[in-house]
Amino acid sequence: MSQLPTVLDVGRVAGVSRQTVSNVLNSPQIVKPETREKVEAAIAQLGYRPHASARRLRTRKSSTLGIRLDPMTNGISGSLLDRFLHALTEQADRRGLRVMLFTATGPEDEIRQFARLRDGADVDGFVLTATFVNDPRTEWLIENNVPFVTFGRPWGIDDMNDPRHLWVDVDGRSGVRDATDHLLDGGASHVAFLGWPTKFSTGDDRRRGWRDAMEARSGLDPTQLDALQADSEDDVAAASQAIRALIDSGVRVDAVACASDSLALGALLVVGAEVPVVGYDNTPVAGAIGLSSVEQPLDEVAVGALDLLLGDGSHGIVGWESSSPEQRHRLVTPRLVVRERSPIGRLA
Amino acid sequence: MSQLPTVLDVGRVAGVSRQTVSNVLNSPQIVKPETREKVEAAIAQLGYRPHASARRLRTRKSSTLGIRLDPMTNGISGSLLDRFLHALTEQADRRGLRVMLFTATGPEDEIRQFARLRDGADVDGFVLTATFVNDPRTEWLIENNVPFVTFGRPWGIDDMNDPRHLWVDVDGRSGVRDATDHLLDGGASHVAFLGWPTKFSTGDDRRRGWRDAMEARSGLDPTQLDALQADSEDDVAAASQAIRALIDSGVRVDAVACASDSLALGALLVVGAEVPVVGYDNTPVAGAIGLSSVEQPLDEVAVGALDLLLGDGSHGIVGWESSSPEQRHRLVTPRLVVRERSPIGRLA
DNA sequence: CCGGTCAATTGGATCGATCAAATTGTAGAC
DNA sequence: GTCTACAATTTGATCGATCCAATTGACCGG
Repeated sequence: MSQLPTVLDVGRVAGVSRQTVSNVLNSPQIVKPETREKVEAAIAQLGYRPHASARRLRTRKSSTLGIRLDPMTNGISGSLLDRFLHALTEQADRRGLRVMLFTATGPEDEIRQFARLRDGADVDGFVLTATFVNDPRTEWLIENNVPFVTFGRPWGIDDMNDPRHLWVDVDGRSGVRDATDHLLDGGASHVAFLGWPTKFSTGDDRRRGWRDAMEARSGLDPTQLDALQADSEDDVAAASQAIRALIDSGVRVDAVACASDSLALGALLVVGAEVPVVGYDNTPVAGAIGLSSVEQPLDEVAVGALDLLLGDGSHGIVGWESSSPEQRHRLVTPRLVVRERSPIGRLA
Repeated sequence: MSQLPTVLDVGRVAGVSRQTVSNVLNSPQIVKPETREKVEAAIAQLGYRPHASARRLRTRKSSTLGIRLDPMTNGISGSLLDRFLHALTEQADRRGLRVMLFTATGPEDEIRQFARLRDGADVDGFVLTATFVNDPRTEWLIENNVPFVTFGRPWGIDDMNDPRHLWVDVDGRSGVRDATDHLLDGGASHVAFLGWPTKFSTGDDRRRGWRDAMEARSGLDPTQLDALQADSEDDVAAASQAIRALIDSGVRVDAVACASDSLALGALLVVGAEVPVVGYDNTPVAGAIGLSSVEQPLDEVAVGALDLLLGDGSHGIVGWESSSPEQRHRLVTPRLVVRERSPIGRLA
């Protein structure tokens, strides 16, 4: 096993200087086509590949994104992160970027990791996945001028339009509206909503989608709609309990739209086959048991995240300053996946 | 925002040369304690962090592991990879290593990625997750002397003991044996096994575990045992079909041990509440529906993988050559998670 | 008091690439 | 024919760390 070839070796073979080789790789347009071909031939012949670390040292760019692997995603929707990671890695690869993982025990620890990875020039920027109100992480990143993009809107009122905070999100409101419409189309009029108790956040956004559809088409008044809602933690057993309580209270329930597949599964176990249920996230479980569900287009999210982070694409990961003012966030539309009535339902 | 401090700056503040600073970081034992303290104080004062790329350029080590994010893991067990990734990243971090992701469209493409990442000095070694018989990837890695470890035994007869192939695996046989024993303990005698049709591989290993337990305790003869087996692809509907066919054939089935949670869910939907079922992988679904399942200790797998890859730990990622002959593979024992009878069962 | 040994520290060279400035070549204007 | 402008390419310096050989200083035996 001999030494790996360097720009110098390639230059020697092609009969040009090392810098010209470098130019062929980084600014092909300034090299004469004829020369470029010679160099490219030499690169192919030698199997040359640029040494990433050397390049990073000089350019002070790592072409690498950091993303935290969240331990808390181990719910039924855990595989979402999996799919997002895959989409992100694939899209990043297409743009010549790499994805590096890290873990952290909490927000403060995560900030320490940001500093460590940034100072070590390991990564140029970050992708955050689970943001919350007044997130100290985004504040730190903004203050320290570290490029980042979040998957998920900043739910604080001020933050939402902060130009320094790039974000991509899925329009859950629209997704649940579609789901509810689908249930109304199926002949139901009393479509219940099973959501999470949190405020100002994802859960409320999805609830609004249900409300939109119901107000427009169900013919029920606000009081009746209020009575058709149930809240529960994102847990199957808790969901079952919540939906049972709703039904026991005497409210008529023709169908159920849910804020997650976990909740949907919990509902399904209670309401049985006659009552259609729609979930959210389209997790493998939904596919397995034949549950209709709203699918988040994670590929589009990944594409959006990288588009925002790369700005015009010519200078690598630069963050918000390079993006045009209109292109600092992106809302992608989810898609309802309709399935046959679930086998679980049939069993009941 | 000023320049980040370098070894030179630290040395200046501590009143020593840059090399001494480097020594404090890399070979503390050769530095006089008194000096070391001064340097450490300077490091803390300046908030110095070594520049990873510069170090890598000089040492020709990246301290980074590559792992492929497999698109095919999007089954019901998809979250397994998630959990493994998390465990691996955490353990790697503890040893000063980073984890970088990549994707590939197939084995040949993956080999191209190996070459690219290795030549670019992006990673020092790889962790492979889904190995198969006569895997061209492990052959390439061995030939090219790239350190790697696989999660999963090489199932080819010769490969299994190849000293150049480091591997960690979970003892599925033992796991399913425990699961079967548990079912036998519960009073069942005719415990069926629902597995995959593949040969020489994970599925067969698990099947053997069932057979071990049944031969020892069920009192059934080999012919009866053969009749208690069903095979199916790893899919809920297919599993339901397979188990139904088994029951329809007139065989008595007291309980079912399965090679995966997907299969278990499929079985559960058919056999209902009276018949206990045990799955494998302890996926979130199992937790959600109250299914007993065999849990793979992914933390231990991650620890094992890194132990093997790092050898004695003093020279970074070195691969098989540095490992002691006895420490070239590791088999970790899974643990049965027993749960209350599932709500799905109750519904039936 | 000298030479030898060893621990502790230092300065020069280097890893492989890119940046910035200098150089060469080529064409067009006057 | 000279001079300017610009395109194409080359050379010198540099990024921040570590390797390696050289140096300093303390201690000991003779």
